[in-house]
Amino acid sequence: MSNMTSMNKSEVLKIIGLNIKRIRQEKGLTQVDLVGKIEAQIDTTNISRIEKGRTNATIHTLFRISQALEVPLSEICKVD
Amino acid sequence: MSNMTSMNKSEVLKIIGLNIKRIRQEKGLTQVDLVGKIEAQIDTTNISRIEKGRTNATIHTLFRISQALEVPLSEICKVD
DNA sequence: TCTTGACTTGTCAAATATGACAAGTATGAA
DNA sequence: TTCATACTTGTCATATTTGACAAGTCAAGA
Repeated sequence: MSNMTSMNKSEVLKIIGLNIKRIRQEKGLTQVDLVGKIEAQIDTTNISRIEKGRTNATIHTLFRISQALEVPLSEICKVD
Repeated sequence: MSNMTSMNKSEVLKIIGLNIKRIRQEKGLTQVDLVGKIEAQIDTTNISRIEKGRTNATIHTLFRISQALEVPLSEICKVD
């Protein structure tokens, strides 16, 4: 038995999604702008789903987003 | 045209894997210890693959690992 | 109203992460 | 050598991410 009151999956994904959305908007970028800055192909569909916390993105996808946003990956991953 | 000399996928995964391995060993934990501390089921197979950079883990998996290691998720995600 | 831009959501196929199990490697101790 | 521990790797089935496209919602203007 533990007294852990940790965040669940859905909460983590939502926070990370909001991090991305906040940073993107602070930079004055639309989702289309963002995917335009990403080297490999990516879709606004996926950006939207990640920002909404509807998908459990892989770290490489988040890394590519962090590069397009010009922030460290760790910035996007701040959930605590 | 850009002058980006960004890390590729393989490099990112390797760095994150080494972060996890380093932190785990600093805490004196084996992979078996680590999975024992994770709430939901996870396998040492997956821990090993992530630590070796052989798999592109989802953020939720990394989050669960960060909880077991008692470090912020962002600590694991430091690649820059 | 109509249009445009920004975003969301549904569906699909393909790729791959995950958990599970088995088997293999490596190291160190007895 | 033998054994135990720790870790790696292969394979499998299942689930889900991803990229792509279409269609839908919503708000702001003309």
